[in-house]
Amino acid sequence: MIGIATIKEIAKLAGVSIATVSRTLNNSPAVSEKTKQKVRKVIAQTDYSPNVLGRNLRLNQTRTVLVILQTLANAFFSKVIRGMERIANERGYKLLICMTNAKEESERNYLDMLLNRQVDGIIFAGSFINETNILDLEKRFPMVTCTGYLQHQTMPYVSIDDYQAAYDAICVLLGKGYRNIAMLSVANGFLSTALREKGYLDALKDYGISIDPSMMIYGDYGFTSGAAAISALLDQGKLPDAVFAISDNMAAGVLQTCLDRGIQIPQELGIIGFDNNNISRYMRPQLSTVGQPRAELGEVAMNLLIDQIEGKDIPQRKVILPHEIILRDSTR
Amino acid sequence: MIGIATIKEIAKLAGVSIATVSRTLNNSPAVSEKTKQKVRKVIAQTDYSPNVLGRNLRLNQTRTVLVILQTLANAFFSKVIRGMERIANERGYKLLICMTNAKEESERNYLDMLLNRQVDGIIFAGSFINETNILDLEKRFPMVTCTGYLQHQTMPYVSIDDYQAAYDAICVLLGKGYRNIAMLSVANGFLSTALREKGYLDALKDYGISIDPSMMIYGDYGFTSGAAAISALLDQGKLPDAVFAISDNMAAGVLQTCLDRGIQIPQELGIIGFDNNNISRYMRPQLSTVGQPRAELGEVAMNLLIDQIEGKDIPQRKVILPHEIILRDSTR
DNA sequence: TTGTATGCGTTATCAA
DNA sequence: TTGATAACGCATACAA
Repeated sequence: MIGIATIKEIAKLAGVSIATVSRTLNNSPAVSEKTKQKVRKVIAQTDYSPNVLGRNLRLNQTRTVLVILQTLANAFFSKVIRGMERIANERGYKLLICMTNAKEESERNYLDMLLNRQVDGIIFAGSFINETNILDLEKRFPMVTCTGYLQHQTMPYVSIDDYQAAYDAICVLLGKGYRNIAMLSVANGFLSTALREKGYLDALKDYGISIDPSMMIYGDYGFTSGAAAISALLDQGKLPDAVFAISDNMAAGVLQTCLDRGIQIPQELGIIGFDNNNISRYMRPQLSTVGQPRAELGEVAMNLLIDQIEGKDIPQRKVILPHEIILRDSTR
Repeated sequence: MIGIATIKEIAKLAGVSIATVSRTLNNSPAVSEKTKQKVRKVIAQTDYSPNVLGRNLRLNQTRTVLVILQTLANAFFSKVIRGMERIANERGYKLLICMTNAKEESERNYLDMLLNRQVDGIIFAGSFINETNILDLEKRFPMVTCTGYLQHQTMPYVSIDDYQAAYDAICVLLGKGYRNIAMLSVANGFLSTALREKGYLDALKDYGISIDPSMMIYGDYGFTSGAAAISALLDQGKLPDAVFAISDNMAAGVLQTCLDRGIQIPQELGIIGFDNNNISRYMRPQLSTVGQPRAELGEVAMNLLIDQIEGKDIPQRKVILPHEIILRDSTR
């Protein structure tokens, strides 16, 4: 009853060979129903559960996939992961999550799980840290990036068109009459960030507005950093008439800071965020934002990964999903 | 260079036995420095990485622990998990996270990783679903609950004193002159919830205030549910002069709904939340709340777990950490 | 339909 | 100091 038996003990108790027990466990048709019953009875009595380590070692697969996150604190990814989980369940895989806290050593550590065949594949949710590690691994193991990717990576990815999303957001602001638009970005070197910055610059340029470099400010995706960045700008006596932030949290920081300083939103300052996180609906006025199809991003990523694991053809290795400009009350 | 070698191939290349390679890998003193160098050179050249499956099978351990979460969407746990991770790293364990979405089947699924010896131990962050499963397992495997627990569980846990925390929060409100205090709870059957409700009731009773059952309202920890619950109450024509919510998200929902309806916070209605999540500082007015030592909760839980795994004595199996009443602007 | 025996990649015991 | 070899728990080719 207590203590975990092995296949050997079950075999002895049931009076059959371990091969027969193994076949029963895998429901092989090559075992008579009678024998199966006998074995199953013993299994039930003894509360036996097969050691997956042994099985994995033998089969060289785990039916487990790992999602690597930089931080759990980003609400954006919780819905993405829900999408991944749905597909993983459907296709018979377990989903494990780990976080690196943006530490390279930690990333390397979890990457090892792939080398060690503790998981069958990995999805990067967001960007990764050490490019060389990954570019080496991606040739040999099933890997997918979801939402962040490198310029020359060969592994499949799924993302929105970050350039176009930013371009569209700025066009909306321009269309509403805002002319002196600041961008609140993150100095992280991610391609997605670079693309959003380029979208911002190109939209202004295409509209014939000259770029003021001091209007490009930086945070770390967080509320506090957004608040600090806009404060610094205002303290310099510079007042843009709109801010495009690449995360809703930063946009919310801008919003509260401006309200605290008595700046009217959206009359004096328009704000548009990114991600359509919950916080964008909690704020007053509610934040306009750029929405991403979060669940679908996760679903596509997981399907790409499992297809790879199972050796299926992946015709479409680079998937771009549509974004959405969501207008609420922080833009006039 | 490409393809993952095995210990056998390394042995052949280095011209030694697999035993020597294994010893080198584990840095055994019983290998001459010269031989070690030779083996290490081959390992470096071939980019070999030991198969952990084989090692785990042999050692019957994984040096990996699993944290079971109901949802990733709860910001509260992200800091708790940071604490866990710190300790896990320190003590040489990998930390994996999974989520059940409150589905029993999914919980069972991940619990199996323990039976299958894919992980050495499990921490429940928050409450679990199927008690009988767990009460059976906790006798045989290293397990710890962090923040949620059952009345008669034998496995170690770490938590704040939910009863006292709620009692204290209500006393603060009473001290500020609020008399008609509603409680916004969750109908989930968790012991932590029951204790918070009892704390609320006892504090009122001890103060000589009679209980109005209609002032006990329910949500699901989320912002929207808090907004809906207070709306329903107000629509009935009932206006409490304070609300004690057992999550900051619900408290924030109450706050915004009341502001939208033109109710003055904190003059007409005081609000106190629970958890000291980021959102409590993002709102205006900022939310008063009950703070928990999140990182420490995670650290203690992880230490309890690893002590168990390593067969160390655990003198203190039930750890209660101090809470903190944080007063901001949503209470007068 | 069942059993025997081998191997998956390690570590550890025992000899040499 | 090193090597041969037996486990660890399982799945499967081959024999019976």
